[in-house]
Amino acid sequence: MERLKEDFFKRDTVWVARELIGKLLCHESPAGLTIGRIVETEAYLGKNDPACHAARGLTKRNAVMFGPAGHHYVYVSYGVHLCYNVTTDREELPAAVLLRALEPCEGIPFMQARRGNQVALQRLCAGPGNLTRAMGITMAQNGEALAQSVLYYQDDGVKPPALVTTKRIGISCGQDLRLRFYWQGSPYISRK
DNA sequence: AGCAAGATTAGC
DNA sequence: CTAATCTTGCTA
Repeated sequence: MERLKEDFFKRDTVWVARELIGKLLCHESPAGLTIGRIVETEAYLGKNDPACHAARGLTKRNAVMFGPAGHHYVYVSYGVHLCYNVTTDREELPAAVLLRALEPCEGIPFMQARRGNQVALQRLCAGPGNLTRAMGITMAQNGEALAQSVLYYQDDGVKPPALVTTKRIGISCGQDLRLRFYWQGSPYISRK
């Protein structure tokens, strides 16, 4: 199975956010290989999207979004959690897709070790903060290009039966935009 | 320099 | 419902 190439991410951000549902996120961490199937994403559309970090201009934190597509954008949320995004769209458009939930596929013991053994399988990678923790994603990945990263995507041909489109979660502006997508009926998404 | 807010989560 | 906890950007 081949890695998804950076060209995949150079397209329209909403297209990437929808198309990523069903793809595999793989991490060859020092602990071992962990793989999850993407079941929930959100699109952040650059300067004209008030909820996007890039809307208020270039900063040290959001600089990766102003670069080319197909790079990892990791940031600290609420000073406590990490959120993982992949940059998208044309170079001049600072946009990204946030990964919000995965169905654990491989390396589940590693995920449980990182999250705590008591956590139910359905909650292991449910929510952006939980996803980064279970997968072992750190700030070290921020700014890395997909091609040279231990963190990458694969397509095994599996597709969701249907997609659900809703408003994004946890934002205070741009609430009306329906830019959250998830695998219909998946028990692994962050919320119902 | 000080302060409020934020793409969250676990626990009381 | 609230604490935890840190970066950014606004105000003085």
